[in-house]
Amino acid sequence: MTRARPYDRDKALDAALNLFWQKGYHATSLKDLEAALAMKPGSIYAAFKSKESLFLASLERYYLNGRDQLHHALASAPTVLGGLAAHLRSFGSIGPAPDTARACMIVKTILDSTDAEPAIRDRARAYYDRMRADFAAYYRKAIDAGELPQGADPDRLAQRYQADLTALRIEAHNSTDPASVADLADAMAREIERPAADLPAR
Amino acid sequence: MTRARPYDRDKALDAALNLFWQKGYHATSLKDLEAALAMKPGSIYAAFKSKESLFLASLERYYLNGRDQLHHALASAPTVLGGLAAHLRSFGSIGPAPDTARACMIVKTILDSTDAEPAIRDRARAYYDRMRADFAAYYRKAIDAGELPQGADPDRLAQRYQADLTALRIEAHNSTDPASVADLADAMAREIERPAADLPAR
DNA sequence: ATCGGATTTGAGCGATCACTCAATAGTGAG
DNA sequence: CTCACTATTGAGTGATCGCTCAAATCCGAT
Repeated sequence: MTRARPYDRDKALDAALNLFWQKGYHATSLKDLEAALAMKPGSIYAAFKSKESLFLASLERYYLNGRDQLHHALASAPTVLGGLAAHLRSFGSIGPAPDTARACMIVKTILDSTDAEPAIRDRARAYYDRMRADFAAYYRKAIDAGELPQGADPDRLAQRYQADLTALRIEAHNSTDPASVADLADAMAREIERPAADLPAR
Repeated sequence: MTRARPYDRDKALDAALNLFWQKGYHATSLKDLEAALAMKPGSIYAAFKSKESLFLASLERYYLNGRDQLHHALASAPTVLGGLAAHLRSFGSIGPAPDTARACMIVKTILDSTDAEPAIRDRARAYYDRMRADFAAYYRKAIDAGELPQGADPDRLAQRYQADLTALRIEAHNSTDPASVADLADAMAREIERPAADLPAR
């Protein structure tokens, strides 16, 4: 190698991630990316193969960030259910700024992607499923720890948890009243924490 | 007037609605619309002013259809809460076909729209708010009818109902297992029907 | 049967899309 | 200091975008 890279790949990826997250794949043009990454088209294509490729890299980064957040929330919580509740609540106490209150990029991508971009749709679906699997694993842990009855169905609980999380983040995206979002998060979190009288096995 | 319209405006709007619902505003091209409506570009622009205008007309149609469904579900239910629960359940018992199992077009539009199309974003938000107002009105009715305690907060209940509905429809959109979607719908519906021990006023 | 006028047509508009590549600039090895 | 080599540049590619409009078409009134 004879010439160092004058750009920071991580920073460029972050910029792309933010842009794609905000505007979505279809509405983001190369012009937008050129401006956000401060790179000319040729450089973008040298560093990341294509717009689609760059999007997939951004999506992976987004997924990994979210995964880290989840694991951190659960590592620093006394109980599993408490950790899941705290994670949920963290999305309710978010400012109304467009940079912080945003719907899940993976869900946005799933809803926005078409048959014309199967790679994107499939990857987003895969991340969505992996998120759910992570939730299910934690619920299994909660059952083993005695926080939930032996008969509880971790997959069903994970499905519901993911549904709540998705809905909460969309509400945060739409709402102009942060307090009402926080209340919704709290209501959902309380349902998760209490030993669930009527959420047994299927 | 000297020449009758050879096309059916309602059918054309339905075709546009289906296309926009499936692919979203950005991913739907005029070419796609020409094929779906069986109209040449000139005719489309004579009948509907622009792509954006056609989208807004489709979105309104979608909203009105959904509104009708809600009112019908509640008119033919013995109790208000039973009607709301039934309406929710109806989105859980939907085939896996891409034509029937689809996320709410209004939510999709909100998540997909950017600052570049403020009219679309604002209209979608307005419909979203009107839906919520409808839910709140029914909850108020349920409180008046004694189905819920006097102190219950109809706005908070409506927010939660809308969140559940949104999440359920996204789950229906994603899931490959209809039974699990039906179960999720049922779990949500049961929470709505039971007199809610811990959902009082704020 | 004829014709006036509304409707439909579709080639083609400028703009923008994602993307390419020959030319340029800059770096580290010798 | 020089050169070999690679990263960067940005004008320009063909394709497609949303959209227009002069011409063709067709209906209903007379």
